[in-house]
Amino acid sequence: MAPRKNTDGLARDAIVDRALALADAEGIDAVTIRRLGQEFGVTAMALYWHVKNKEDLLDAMGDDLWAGLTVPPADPQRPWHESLRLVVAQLVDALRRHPGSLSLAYRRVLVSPAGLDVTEYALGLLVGAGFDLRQAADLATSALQTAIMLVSSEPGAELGVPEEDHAAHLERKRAGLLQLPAERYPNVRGAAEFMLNCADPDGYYESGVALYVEGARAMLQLATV
Amino acid sequence: MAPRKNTDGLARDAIVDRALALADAEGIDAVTIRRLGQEFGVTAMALYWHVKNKEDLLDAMGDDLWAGLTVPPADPQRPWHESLRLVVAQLVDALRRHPGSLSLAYRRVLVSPAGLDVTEYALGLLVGAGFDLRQAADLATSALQTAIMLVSSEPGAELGVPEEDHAAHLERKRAGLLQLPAERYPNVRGAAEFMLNCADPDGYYESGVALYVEGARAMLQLATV
DNA sequence: ACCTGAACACCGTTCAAGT
DNA sequence: ACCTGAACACCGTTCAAGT
Repeated sequence: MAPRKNTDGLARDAIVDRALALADAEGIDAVTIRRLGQEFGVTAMALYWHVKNKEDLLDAMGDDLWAGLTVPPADPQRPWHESLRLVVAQLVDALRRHPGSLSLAYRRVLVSPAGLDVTEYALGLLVGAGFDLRQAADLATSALQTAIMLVSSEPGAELGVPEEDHAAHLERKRAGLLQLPAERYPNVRGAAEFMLNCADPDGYYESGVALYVEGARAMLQLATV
Repeated sequence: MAPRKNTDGLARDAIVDRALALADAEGIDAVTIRRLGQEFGVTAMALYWHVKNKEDLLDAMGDDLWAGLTVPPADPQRPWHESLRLVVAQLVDALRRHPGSLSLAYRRVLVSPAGLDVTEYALGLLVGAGFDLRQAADLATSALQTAIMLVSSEPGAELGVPEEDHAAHLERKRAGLLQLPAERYPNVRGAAEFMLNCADPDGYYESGVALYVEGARAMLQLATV
């Protein structure tokens, strides 16, 4: 509810947008009140007119992240696990758009309007499938965390490391793995390339989401038997 | 490999221990070179003799976290999914001991000796079960991330929020949820208590781990059919 | 309504200097 | 070998003052 009438000067939305872009480009630590002021050609203190403090800015960034999510329309024809798969996939897509701000997503789920909408949708889905409310709550939380974890641990992502050091950082890790004794770490050595580099991101996300959904289906079997 | 001969003065291990304790008590942001010096009754610069820089300190904290993990001895009698369940449960236990340093765990898995050992063990398990190396790599990563996510999103945990503000913070969130319109958010309102407070942590972790393991079993079915 | 200057209490880090 | 003092370039934030 901060004022944002000034159209040619600073604007809250513009600040939040820039902060998100900055986080994606250089990591969340690069998002600094002073740095943002610099980017807008203005003193750091100017930002405090549009933003209560840094925490308020980070919250707003988290809310914007959630706002990018479109909940698929409910369709009673679709099996529940298929709908569940769709929401989690949507979630993944929304998060992939702002990898630098992933850490802000979790604490705003139950606060931001868009976050509440997805949560309500997911809970409804799970309760409709036969879970009780506590199980549904746990599973909905897991759905969100699954999406966050998939994006933040996409092989080769190395979030937080500035773009430029990226290649060198990976190379160092690769070198470390390849000099491990082959007798003791045969599997780590064999799987090294898969853990360091994601050749097929879409496939990676697809099977990550499937792992969750199939787990949920199995849990329903166990719960209702 | 930093020197640590001085037994009565500072010591690298003592610094890392203190840093971990500090992170658990007041959050990772409270871990500061200057603050640590203060705790040891020494100037901030003194720490630089025992620690290369802050990144080095954080890495060491991450390694200590992994060192707390004991890999269960391989037992060919046990079904693979049971062994998998045990490792992930061990992982969860290790992480729960240092909730403040969770964020450091991921980047040290493939570097710290203990992290490499678990990874090798998990990969061996999965390959033995019938997954190919790429699937095993993805699943092992997911196992780790599942453990991290379960701990970091234990309802009511509110990591990063200082101990004292904890209750107030939760109360504020609860109030926010309960004033939502009941027609539009029936499930969120109904599940609010479950999402804000973990009445049964052991049950929570058990079913969280089960969700992952059952997912993995289902994936094996899909892969080998 | 919107922005600046000066100031304060914090960071991490370097480097010469002490013992 | 181990620690300190002084200094530098950064933070977030407040508050009086400008337009």
